[in-house]
Amino acid sequence: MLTGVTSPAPYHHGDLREALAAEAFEQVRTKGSEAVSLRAVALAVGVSASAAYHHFPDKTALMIEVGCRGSLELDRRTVQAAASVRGRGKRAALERLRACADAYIGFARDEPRLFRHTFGADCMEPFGTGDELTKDSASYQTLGDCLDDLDRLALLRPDSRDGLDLLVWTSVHGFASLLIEGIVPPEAAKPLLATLLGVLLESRPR
Amino acid sequence: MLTGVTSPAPYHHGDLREALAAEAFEQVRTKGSEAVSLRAVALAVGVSASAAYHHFPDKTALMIEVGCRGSLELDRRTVQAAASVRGRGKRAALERLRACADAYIGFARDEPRLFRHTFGADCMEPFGTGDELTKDSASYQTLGDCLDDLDRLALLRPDSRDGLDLLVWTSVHGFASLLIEGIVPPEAAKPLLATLLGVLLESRPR
DNA sequence: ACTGCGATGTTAACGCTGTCAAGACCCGGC
DNA sequence: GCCGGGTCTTGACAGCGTTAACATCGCAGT
Repeated sequence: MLTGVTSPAPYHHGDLREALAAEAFEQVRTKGSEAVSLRAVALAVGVSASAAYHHFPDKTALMIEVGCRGSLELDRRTVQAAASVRGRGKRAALERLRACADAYIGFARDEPRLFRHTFGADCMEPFGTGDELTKDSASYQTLGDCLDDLDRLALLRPDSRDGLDLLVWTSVHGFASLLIEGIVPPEAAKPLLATLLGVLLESRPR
Repeated sequence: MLTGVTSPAPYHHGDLREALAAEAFEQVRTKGSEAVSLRAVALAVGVSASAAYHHFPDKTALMIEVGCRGSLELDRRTVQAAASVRGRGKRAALERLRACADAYIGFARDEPRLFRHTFGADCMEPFGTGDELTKDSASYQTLGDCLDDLDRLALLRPDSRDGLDLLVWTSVHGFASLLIEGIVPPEAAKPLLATLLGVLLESRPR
């Protein structure tokens, strides 16, 4: 038993703030944000409910922290998906955009409760009108890069580049939103992306 | 005082179920679904909390009823917006689609809390995988009609009709969703619709 | 090295919530 | 005329977020 060496347990708890956030994240991911109570999170971490108030002003702040982590996870997935498609050719550019959108939708499919919470009321309202969040998010940046590549390769319809970022994003995000509520089936993702690409490109893909 | 004549007050309350649903609808619309309590709704109607359980199995059922009414209101707005644009010409067909989308987004802008609740977790999960709701909704039907008109008038790119319903819907719904969370600004609606139409049509509009 | 202080944790309590069981009320049908 | 069933009330329960008062721990300053 060398726990004394490996884990010095430096403080009362170590890093309670992190532990609470991680546990809350996990509970939101598995049970949905509505079903998560501050007391249950604190209990799971092995601490009394009111201890949380030394690290978060209220429950909403804890949930916002969870939302931020969800947002980061979404960014991570989309950026990695885009980066995983190598090459500078037309084929690669097309595939990169598709992979990007797939990752976004895949996140919603795999973690619907987390996705719902991440884009839910509590998480977003605090940030003013929010243009910052929009343009600053790595997902949005990556999407823009993909479209720039397509444009550079003259795959897009001429002079149609403006506004495509928003169009693609809303479409993908809208599909993801409808997907997690069961309003559209998961199988509809592929045709949707096909239609989207078909409509963006100068000539039919493939 | 001829209240005895004008309002027979046929029952204990009259129609408590309707009164509860209407009050809940109003409270969700103004305060957001998270801030609505069954007790407060019952109290506002002038009845004890447990009286509600004779008309709804639980709070969720009441909230689902509110969601259905929100859905109907959205349908009403889009259908009416489409119907208000008369004419069979190309211009009218274009304007009809735009009015349709505008109404959808306008609903989200005017009643964000109601919109959020209507497409929220509690309201939609009960309906299985939900293809029924999709195709049966008047909004979706109207959107399809608009696109059919555009296709009939040969305004769309050739052989591109397939899947456009879903594309337009996801795009408009996605924009509305991002709008109510403050992630995109309301002014972005017009450019978004311009981009969308530009990408759908064979030649540039106007 | 001791002390005091602030950060971190505890328990206890408040008012609120959704929900249920038991009883009171009141109308329509025998 | 009465009685049965649908309607509503009161009362209670456990659980929630949040606060106040108190305990504990370890670092900073002398």
